[in-house]
Amino acid sequence: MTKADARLFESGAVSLDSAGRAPAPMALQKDAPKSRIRRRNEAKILDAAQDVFAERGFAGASVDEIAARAGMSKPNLHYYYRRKKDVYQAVLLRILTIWLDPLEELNPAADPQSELRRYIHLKLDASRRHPTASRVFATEIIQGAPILQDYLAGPLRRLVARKADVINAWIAQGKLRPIDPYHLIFTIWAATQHYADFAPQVRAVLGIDDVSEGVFDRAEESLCGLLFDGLTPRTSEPGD
Amino acid sequence: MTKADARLFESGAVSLDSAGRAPAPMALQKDAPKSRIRRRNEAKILDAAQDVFAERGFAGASVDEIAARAGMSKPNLHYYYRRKKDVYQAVLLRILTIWLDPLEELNPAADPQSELRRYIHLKLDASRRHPTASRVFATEIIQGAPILQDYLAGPLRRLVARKADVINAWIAQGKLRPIDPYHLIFTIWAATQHYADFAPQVRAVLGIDDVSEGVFDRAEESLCGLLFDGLTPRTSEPGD
DNA sequence: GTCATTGTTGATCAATTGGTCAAGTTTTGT
DNA sequence: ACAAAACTTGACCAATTGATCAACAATGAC
Repeated sequence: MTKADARLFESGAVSLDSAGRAPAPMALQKDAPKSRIRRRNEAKILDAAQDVFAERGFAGASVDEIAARAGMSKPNLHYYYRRKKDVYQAVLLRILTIWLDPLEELNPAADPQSELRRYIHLKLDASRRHPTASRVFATEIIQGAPILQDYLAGPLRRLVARKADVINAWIAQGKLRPIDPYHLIFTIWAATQHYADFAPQVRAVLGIDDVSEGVFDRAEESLCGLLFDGLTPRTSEPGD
Repeated sequence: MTKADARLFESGAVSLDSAGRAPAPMALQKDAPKSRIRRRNEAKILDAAQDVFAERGFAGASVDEIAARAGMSKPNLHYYYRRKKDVYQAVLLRILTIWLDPLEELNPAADPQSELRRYIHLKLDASRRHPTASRVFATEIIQGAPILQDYLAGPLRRLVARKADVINAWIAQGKLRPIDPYHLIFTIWAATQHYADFAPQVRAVLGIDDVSEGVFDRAEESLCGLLFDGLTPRTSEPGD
């Protein structure tokens, strides 16, 4: 990472909307009717960039490698995204929708057990289907969320607050044991993302070559059993 | 990250023992009676390096910055550690003991409830006291565990297998509900490390300025309540 | 004290990096 | 067909990087 990169990051408060897309039609960027070629190439760049950022982090990812994996030259990549940081922001922006959507769907009117089970399923499915997206997101947060801090403190915080209310309502109705809804959500996030982010550790500990479907199925079964029924046996009274 | 760095990493199988410490007495490296100065400077380097690696990852960490934070010149740092990779390995090696120890202590003869509770407390305490260590470890795993893969597949896998046996024995004795011990351990790992690794997200969602003691206390209480007693209320029969 | 060992650093190097530019080629609207 | 817009790239640049080296300073055993 160059000193300049570091400075850009420290300055915080980077708008995710003002995508640093390069030239563009220059005159008409409001509606921006993106050409077919542009759409295809931006997608190829973001796909390649997501892989490289996941493997090496922002600083370790080189524009050259991203361009190569996207099948184009470096200057051509810079034609679509002026700076490496712009590519990174675009990748993160794309990831956010994948990450946000499942929680959004938690329905207060439905049965909490099936709603939470569905949420856990969706999050595990996201980890299974988008492991590199999960890793890019995780690395961004671990390194202080220089780009996403506004998103975390704004939209995400409000969303979680709303869903915490839903969980608290379920508790008030006697449908759930009283627990802190925030820490419940943290636990679900952590446990589900673990299978994408820490895949090498999961593989090594389980002694398998890849985290296949079966592992995710068992993970879902175990996690749901754990969260809903707990570890304490039902038929035993607490001894001494 | 330079191409050379990438190659070193890809070659895998890096012994953590053969610490790439620089010159050393040259003649007598077997017992290596490390001078006071050497011990003090190596510690300063590893402390500084752990912070920088946690903030920027391996590739983003510059030797210059590590040296500056350690209060010495870059050539002086290289006197103690020949290559950046050697510093990184030494940092990881130091972290491993912090990470390994708590699980080691799980005592099969004792009550599973109190043993698991103690384990969760120790892991949360490690996250609270060594957040940067947690982040360096997490980033290493997320990026494919290039250095730690042998440790994960060897010592860690064996340790977890032993402790899974302990948990299975508890289950066989009817002291725990039947769950997959591996996924239980994964869940505990994920949930406890979350408060160190994803601290910016936790802070933002909770709307607080730092993850203080109180948060860890509530996290421990919530997590233990969740894992032991689950979400399902005890006094309600499962309706349709 | 003395001198070999250990510790320290400014100056420097080669490699890689993010990013630019001018000069091209292709696509598109008409 | 043809011009304007969109797209593409080899060559290049300045900055930063990890690492080395020769020269110098401090330490410690005797």
